Amino acid sequence: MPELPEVEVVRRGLETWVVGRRIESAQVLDPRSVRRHALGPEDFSGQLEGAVVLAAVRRGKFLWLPLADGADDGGASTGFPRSVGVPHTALMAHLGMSGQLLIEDEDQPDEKHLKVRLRLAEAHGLPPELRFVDQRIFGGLAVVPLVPTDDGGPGGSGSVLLPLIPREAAHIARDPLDPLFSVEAFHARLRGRRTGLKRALLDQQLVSGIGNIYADEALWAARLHYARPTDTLTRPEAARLVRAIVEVMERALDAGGTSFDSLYVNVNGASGYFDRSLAAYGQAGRACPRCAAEGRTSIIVRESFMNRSSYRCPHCQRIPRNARW
DNA sequence: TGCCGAACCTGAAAGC
DNA sequence: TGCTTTCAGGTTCGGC
Repeated sequence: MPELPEVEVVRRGLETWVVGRRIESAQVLDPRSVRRHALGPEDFSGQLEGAVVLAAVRRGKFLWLPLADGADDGGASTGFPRSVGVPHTALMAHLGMSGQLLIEDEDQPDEKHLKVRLRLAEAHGLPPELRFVDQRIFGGLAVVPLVPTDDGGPGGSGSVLLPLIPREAAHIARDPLDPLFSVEAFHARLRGRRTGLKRALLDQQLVSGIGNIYADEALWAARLHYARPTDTLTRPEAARLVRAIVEVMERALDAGGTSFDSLYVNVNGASGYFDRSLAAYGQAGRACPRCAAEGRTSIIVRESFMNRSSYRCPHCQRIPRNARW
């Protein structure tokens, strides 16, 4: 499924293939995929037609394309080319569980779960269609207003140095790959909560971009139990956890990058490329690789937690006192 | 106000 | 073989 590294791969693909191009038309094949667009599918299409894509920006798993309508209102102070004006809106995308954004030629057959088709202006022989495909419909697209932020701007990958962010993503905290992410602020927010560590990691308002897989992998790498009370976490433990999150995400990003195809902005949801690197997630019944390396035998267990599956090593990640389930 | 669980959704896999 | 049930999980929203 698309996690932060996959979303970053998509963003880089959009930056290469879509930025600078004009949207000629937008066709909504399933209105459920634009349900976050409050004014409905027709308004969604109308707002996109004629707009120019200025950039591809990401924070956590939210991705957005700032748009210009072509009017020149003297945007030199914004850092954008004068010819395309100031962005007031953006095409925001969340891939949910199964979303894909694909750059394709028009003669490619429609995917079974094709939900939205954008027709792009011809440009140097680049494929003319940007397609949103989503099997489970947890993801979606919307044209949303950009609003100022008081935390230094988007900061995340693809930031265009404007203190603007989609209104619908303004509540999302920075992700650990964000250059402006602060371990001190993260630790302070953790200490201010009275919940378990994994619950906190999955809370996008505390830290964004972490899903079930990376939560389990990072907790394993940091030797922390998912039910550890957040208000007992020390500053060194928080730093160790952040290092673990960054390390596992960067490894996944490297692996995702290798699967990138020049014809596609490819998020196929396949866990295969990263499966080989997983130490805990999905490894129930297998030996803990760290314990094995240290001459012990400990078997990864699967436990039900938060209506999800959680995986941990019973030796490396022991149940804490005052565990918060 | 903060925390927590249900709901949304579809296809694959497992069970019968 | 075919039907039913279970499972997967990111985000939002309502209840406590």
